[in-house]
Amino acid sequence: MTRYDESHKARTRRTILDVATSALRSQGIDGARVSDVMREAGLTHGGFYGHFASKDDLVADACAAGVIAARESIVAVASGATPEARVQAVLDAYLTGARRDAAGCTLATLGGEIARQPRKVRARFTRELAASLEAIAPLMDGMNEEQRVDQVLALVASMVGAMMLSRAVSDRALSDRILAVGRRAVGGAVARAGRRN
Amino acid sequence: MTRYDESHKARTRRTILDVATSALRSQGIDGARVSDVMREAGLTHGGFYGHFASKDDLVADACAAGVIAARESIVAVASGATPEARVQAVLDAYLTGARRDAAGCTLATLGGEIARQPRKVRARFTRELAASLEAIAPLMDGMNEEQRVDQVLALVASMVGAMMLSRAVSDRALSDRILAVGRRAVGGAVARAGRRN
DNA sequence: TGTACATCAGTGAACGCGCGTTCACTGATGTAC
DNA sequence: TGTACATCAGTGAACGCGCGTTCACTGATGTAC
Repeated sequence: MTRYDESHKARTRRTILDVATSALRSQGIDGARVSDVMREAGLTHGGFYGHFASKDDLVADACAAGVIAARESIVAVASGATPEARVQAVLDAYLTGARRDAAGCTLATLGGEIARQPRKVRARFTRELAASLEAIAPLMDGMNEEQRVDQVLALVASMVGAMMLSRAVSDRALSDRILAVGRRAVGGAVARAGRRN
Repeated sequence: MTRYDESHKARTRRTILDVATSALRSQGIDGARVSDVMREAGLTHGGFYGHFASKDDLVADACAAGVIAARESIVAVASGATPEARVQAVLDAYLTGARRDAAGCTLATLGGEIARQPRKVRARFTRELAASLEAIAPLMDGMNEEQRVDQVLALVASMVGAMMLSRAVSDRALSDRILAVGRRAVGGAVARAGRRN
């Protein structure tokens, strides 16, 4: 009954999604074109609608995929460090010139645009962000779950803000300085988020 | 020789710029249309090019105007508080639900998009941001100018990140929580930025 | 004071372009016998 | 094993739409006499 290999279509869809996640980060939601994404995935633009109902649908999936990737990366880095060194390890791994130049991180690149997306996109994004808080919180050193989630929020907000600013600025020295300050300073915010409540 | 009042054209231009600054924040750079801005300014779209060379030109001016407005507002709030209470006063004035809902702050709304703008827009933005650092730094409590600028960078990056995240999220409770954590936690980052260097 | 005039801020129809989306089709795949 | 066939992932020309931009013009303004 099934003609092509069962996983064939799923794999193609995954390829499109991966290309799109990266294209959206570097070109923005309006700047990333369906036809470009399909070409880079080795297909023609007409085939897109066999995999996604609309560009919005793709954007929702790509934002979710971006948040999931970020979460996994943070959990991996934090897990590999001693409890006291975790926050600093995440900061050092994230706030780098290489990541800035590679247009990494969905939150820092698309955060502002997600706020203007249709309800469906924002809801999808929010669900994945909430799941990320739950996944990362156990690695924090706060006394209770509430404090640990607050610590993750402080950490993420500061990292994302520093990364976004360092990208927007066209002066290289200032950009590097923003990242350096972020790596050095954010720990203080995280510590405070985990202290009083 | 001069027909209309000397300041007539300058005032019209200023009106367009003010409308645009606000429209760009709430709709985004691609989402804000020249024709909508002109209509809201009480004019027709054709007249736009008598005031600006292109939409990019408007975007550059609007981003600069947004940063200047933010700087003035921060300086005013900080100046009105005692030295020890300044950072907290800025946080409390900025990270509010009202500001989030009003689509305030050029940095939090357009930061990600500015990173993808033409060199000219980014350079203009960077110049105004650098001027803002200089204007705000004297109000910080670091030992020297370098530390005080670092404190401003830590403060701005964290505020902007928290505001952007709180806007992107569609869950009201989570959004409020992000702002609350920001108001409470960021001071720690600023303190650390002003301590070691 | 009144009239003819030059200026130029603003008008609005028209343009080209590129986007997301549709749809009739093609041709590679695995199945049936 | 070989041949006819049904499926359906992917193709690519075509579409409608809305954007930024242009340009010939209009008409309110202040000036000259």
